[in-house]
Amino acid sequence: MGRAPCCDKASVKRGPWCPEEDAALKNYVENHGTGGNWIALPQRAGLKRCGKSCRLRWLNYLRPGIKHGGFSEEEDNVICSLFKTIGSRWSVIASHLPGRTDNDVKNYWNTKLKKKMQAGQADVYSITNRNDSLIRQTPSPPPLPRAMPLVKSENYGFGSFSMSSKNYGFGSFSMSNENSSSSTLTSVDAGLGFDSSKLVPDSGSFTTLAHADLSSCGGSAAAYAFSPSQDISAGSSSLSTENSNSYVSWPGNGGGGIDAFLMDLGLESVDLLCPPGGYSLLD
DNA sequence: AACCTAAGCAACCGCGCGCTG
DNA sequence: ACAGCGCGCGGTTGCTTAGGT
Repeated sequence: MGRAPCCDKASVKRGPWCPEEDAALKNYVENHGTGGNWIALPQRAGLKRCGKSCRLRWLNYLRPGIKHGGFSEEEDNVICSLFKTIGSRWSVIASHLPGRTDNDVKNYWNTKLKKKMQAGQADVYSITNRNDSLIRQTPSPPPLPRAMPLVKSENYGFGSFSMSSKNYGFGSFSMSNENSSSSTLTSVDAGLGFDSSKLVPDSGSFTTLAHADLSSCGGSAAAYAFSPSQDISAGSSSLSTENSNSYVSWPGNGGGGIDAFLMDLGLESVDLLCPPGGYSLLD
């Protein structure tokens, strides 16, 4: 048995919207809101349109603050990075780009970026495995499970930093900016039960998966994957990025969650750095 | 100028999920 | 616990426009 249609297709108008319809929808939503019911909205607004069509038109075109076209290099990078990390979850990707819609991002990807990325794939993915098997060499990690909480519409530029109790699939993580008036990330509470100062390079017990240059806010961050046998007890620690050798660290298995975490950190360029010998914890 | 093809984009479709009664 | 409903999402379609022959 098929699903019941959301509206009577014979009695609703389809195809491109005319300016009068746009004006009617815009006027209605601005004056009355959606009322939490898109299905009933077209009738109330005097439109012979399907509610879903109205919603789409509003979200993708009429909503204030929508940007069309003219994607910047920076936006390209964000889209590519997130696509690598979470796949075709356009709404999530769009939430990282103010003024962009999922449809816009999707279209841009399908028409431009996909080709651009394929052309430059050798450059993007030519990562050499310098130490162990944790470093990925393929461009398509499995997408995150749908149930995983994702961060939406948050500004992780370090000027206005906030993050709390995120579950990235490799352990929970919380952090906060204690000095919100400055552009410096002042405190990171990793909540992982070890002190970054105890991280020392040595025998390869750790592998650095990523490094981010936060020089603009006086520090840097690196991401580590611990070997599966590494036992980190629960607890908390505070890491500072006010000097250039501070680290953001967590136990994990090198899965896609780490990438999602990095993206939420606002790390635009993720290098794969693996210091010779790796790192280990001191007692 | 006319035709053809590819690219770009708006809109539609159908499914999954969450909420509610 | 279950069914119905509406919303949101990703995939796909089809129209329009630009560029080439």
